[in-house]
Amino acid sequence: MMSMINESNTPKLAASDNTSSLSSRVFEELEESILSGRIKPGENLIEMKLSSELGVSRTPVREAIRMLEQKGLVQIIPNKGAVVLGISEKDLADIYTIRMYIEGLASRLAAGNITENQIRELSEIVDLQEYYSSKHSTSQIKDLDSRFHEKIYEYSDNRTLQHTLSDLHHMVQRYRQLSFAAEGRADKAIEEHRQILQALACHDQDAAEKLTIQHISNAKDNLLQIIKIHNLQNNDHKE
Amino acid sequence: MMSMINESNTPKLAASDNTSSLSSRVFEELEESILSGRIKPGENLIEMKLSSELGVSRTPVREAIRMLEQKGLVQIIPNKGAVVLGISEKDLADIYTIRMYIEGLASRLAAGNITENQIRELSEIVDLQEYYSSKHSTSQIKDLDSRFHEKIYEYSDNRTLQHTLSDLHHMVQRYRQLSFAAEGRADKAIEEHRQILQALACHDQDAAEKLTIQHISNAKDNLLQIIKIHNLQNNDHKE
DNA sequence: ACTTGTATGATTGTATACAAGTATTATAAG
DNA sequence: CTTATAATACTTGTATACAATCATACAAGT
Repeated sequence: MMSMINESNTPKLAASDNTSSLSSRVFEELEESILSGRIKPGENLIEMKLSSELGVSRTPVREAIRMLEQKGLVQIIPNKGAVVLGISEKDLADIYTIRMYIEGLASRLAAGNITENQIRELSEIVDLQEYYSSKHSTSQIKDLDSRFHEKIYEYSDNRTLQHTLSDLHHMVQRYRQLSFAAEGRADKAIEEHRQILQALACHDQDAAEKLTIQHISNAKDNLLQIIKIHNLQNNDHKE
Repeated sequence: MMSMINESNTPKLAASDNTSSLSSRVFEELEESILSGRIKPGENLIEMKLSSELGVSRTPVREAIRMLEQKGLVQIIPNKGAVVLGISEKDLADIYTIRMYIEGLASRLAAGNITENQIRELSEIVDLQEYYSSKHSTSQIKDLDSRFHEKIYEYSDNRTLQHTLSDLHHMVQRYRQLSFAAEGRADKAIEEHRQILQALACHDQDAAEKLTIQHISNAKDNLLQIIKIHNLQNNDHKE
């Protein structure tokens, strides 16, 4: 086992952010680890181990694990422990299928509500994306992509939809980064964002919905293809 | 304040069920209280108060509150506490809007996967519903309705969709009960279930999707009407 | 060999203790 | 009387202690 006890007692958690509780930070840390694949599906989360590694007591770790369960990222078996579920490739495809069905709804609703200021905000985000695309900074492009979509969820003025889509979007972030690294995908995606923004600015609900569905569909196709190539390479290496 | 300390020390929680932890039971208890409206939006959840009332320590209460936060039922403000969000009437309408967009997808997928045994299971549920409808047992009808829909989510073989829809369905359970009390709605809903089942049995994906969307749409219309009447009555009483 | 039983260690579940932050009230100054 | 400030009570955050449960290993009996 690689993970040894944190003897130096240095808390691995970002000690700077005092606005949130330890529980939340442990939750975010573990969520990130699971979504990024650092902690793998099937693995057991041992409270003591995690608390030593993170330099906190068991209490916040336990609370974080309970939160992960509600997010569907781990399964807790009473008196036995928590086993990581993570996001499989099937889950990935499934999530994009769901997004194809409801992300268009979010845009449709947003097109009905959006204000001048909100349009400006979205516009700025797309401009920035274009800038980073010219510099090939996939990480920044991904973050701005998140902001663009999250804003639309917010403008839909449907709290549950926002919550649901935000969760789904968050779950696939690891894969999305991969996606933008593909030649040409970033520019294509940004162009699609511009079109969606255009429809939103005109309050054209039908167009906004249709363009968004197409956007997600393209993202899905691109991503599944990337994954397929990725897997082939991995198999080659192994054998 | 009406709530006084549980001096008799009798745990209010179902002590029988030893398969789940206290945290889970407290979570379910609080969730039920929020969804049923016994605990109202805006109210503060005081850990000590709840632990005395439920006859447990603060630990499981805290864990339950963290879980509720992930479900979007409370908002935790660090160092201040948890405030109940609950399900507003707008949320209710919003949730049905979302269901209209993805519950059809679940049926479409289920129609592709469903087995003979699963068809039989659904068939039994609808038969039972018919029986209880003749006896006007709205509570049983509602429970069977839950089982019918949950089964379809399960048969969709899309874990995330199942998880998402299950959450949404669960959130509106309080209102659904109201809905079935309306004259004629139960029989109409059961007839719609039969039609959906028919489509599933034929593996007719298009029909299953279309019928389900219509079913949710009808349920939504019925429910919103009920609520409107309900509100009028309440306002009359008040003034 | 194969089961069964028991002891031991590891891990989770719950309760409690203490620390830190927040709200409330009382008190004093303007 | 109002405002500012200090004291107090209340509530949350975190750590730790103890209890209950589960897994493992080893021994005895069949």
